[in-house]
Amino acid sequence: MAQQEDVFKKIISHCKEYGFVFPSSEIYDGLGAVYDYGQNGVELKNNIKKYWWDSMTLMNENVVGIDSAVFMHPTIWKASGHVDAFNDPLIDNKDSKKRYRADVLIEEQIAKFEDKINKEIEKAAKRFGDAFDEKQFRETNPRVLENQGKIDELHARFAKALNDNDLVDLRQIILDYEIVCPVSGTRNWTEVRQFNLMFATEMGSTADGAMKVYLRPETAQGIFVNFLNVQKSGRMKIPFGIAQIGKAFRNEIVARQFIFRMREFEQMEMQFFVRPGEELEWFAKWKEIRLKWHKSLGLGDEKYRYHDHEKLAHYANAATDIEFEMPFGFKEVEGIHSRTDFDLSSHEQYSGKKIQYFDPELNQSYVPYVIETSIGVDRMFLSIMAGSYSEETLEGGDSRVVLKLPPALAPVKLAVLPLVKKDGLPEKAREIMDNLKFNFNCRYDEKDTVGKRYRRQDAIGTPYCVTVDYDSLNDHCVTIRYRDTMEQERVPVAGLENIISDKVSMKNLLKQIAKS
RNA sequence: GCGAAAGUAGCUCAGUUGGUAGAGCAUAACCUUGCCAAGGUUAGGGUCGCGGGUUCGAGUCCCGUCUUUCGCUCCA
Repeated sequence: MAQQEDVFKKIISHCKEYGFVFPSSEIYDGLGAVYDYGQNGVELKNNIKKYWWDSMTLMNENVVGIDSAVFMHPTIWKASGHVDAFNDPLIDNKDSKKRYRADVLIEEQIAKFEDKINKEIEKAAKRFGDAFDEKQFRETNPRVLENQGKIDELHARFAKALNDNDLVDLRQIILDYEIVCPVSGTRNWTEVRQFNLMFATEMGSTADGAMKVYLRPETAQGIFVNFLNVQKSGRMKIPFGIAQIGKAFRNEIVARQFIFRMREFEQMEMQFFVRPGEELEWFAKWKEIRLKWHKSLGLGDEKYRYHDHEKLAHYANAATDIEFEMPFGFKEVEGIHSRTDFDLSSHEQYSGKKIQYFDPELNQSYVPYVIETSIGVDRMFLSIMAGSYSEETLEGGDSRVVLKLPPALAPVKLAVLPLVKKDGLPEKAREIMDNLKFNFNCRYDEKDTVGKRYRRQDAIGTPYCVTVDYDSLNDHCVTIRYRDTMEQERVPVAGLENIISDKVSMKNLLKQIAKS
């Protein structure tokens, strides 16, 4: 495990050193859990997105894409459940290091006072038997009155603090009523802090007219609220899907592990709308399709596994994760959820608009059920970096670091290298590059020995290098060198486009998936 | 948020009881070699995370602060 952690550190350094991922705002000491993609990272990331987008929209006639805005009407987040689920005033006990919801602690205290009253009543009831008048007892017994007074006072103060969102007073209530930590039994409390996992901002430039809006914590809602638009304008028939790639934002309490958990991240989500009752069938189908998509990259089938959820979220009736073996263990890369009709029904309710589909075959209207496939682009990126990174010891004791990226995803497909930078070889190399540079991403390098240049390309995962030598000037052939095997072959310049296009083509990769 | 560790060149690090900031690699230019990194010459690059204090003098000692990493906590 220690060794694996070590590998993880190396991958992070490698990402920085070779222009894949940089810490955000680095010259200002960085910004927590935010990262920027560099010149090679953005190419890899774009290729990942294209691989997904094409596999959704080209391979499936009944899947179309959209691109919805980050800002959405605030009520959407009430309908989705995010406003309630994401908003808690929390307080920590410094001794036990346990964290509690401040409002829950106070409610428990109220319950304690009520227990005391109930005990008094129980005792009195036993003593007085049939003659016991509970109403009169409540109104006259001094101990009951005292506790009831505390309850009323606490209730009023608690309600006001909640209403005003007064975190300081919430804490003061906990101190004043001597509420202790159930674990440590102490009153050594931190400040009360509001944890809102959604980022909020204001829309409208005048202070009084501004509306509080959120940066979306998931892209899925943009699809749900456009269900009718797409279904009607695209004449879509159930079953069909809507795909979207976009940024989402979550104010995580702790965001760690490099780009695995970030505050700003990118999702690739596809919501597939089906007939009620058929959702589990489709769930099983997409589960299989999605795993195949991942495995087709060739990083090793054993690195993937399903993790079925036993505890389901409030909206789901089946859920599974596709996990990848990261250097820090198997971790979720993609989630596949059967979300029932929770989202569309909820939007029906909150918006007051009918969100249904008339199914001509069944001759009836219904709220469609939803199967969701949701990938974190950044996690996918990390899984590919982790799965590709390798340190090899070569014959003779040399070592090299090579990114064995799937060729279709590699940032650079071909490096063109003149053996020496004189005698017309650079010119010949440039000429080859100019002929190929619109077909795929090429890079030219003439600095240092050719061996060193090969290593540089290995480090960024370039699958092919061609070297132009003196013979090339006459026979119009070059040496092609393969990244993974380091083997070399003499090939005609005229044939390069076909050889390389064939191997780095995303289309071919998709065709393979379609066949299998 | 709590606890621990760490911040010196792009990277990895050295820096003595406090005395003018270093190495290797990397980068750039030129020369040399010419098919699997680490030949030669030269150059660029650091207010030692930031702020304060002690001192004639602080990378070094003290205090504060920020950031990062790890563990705990949380994770619809």
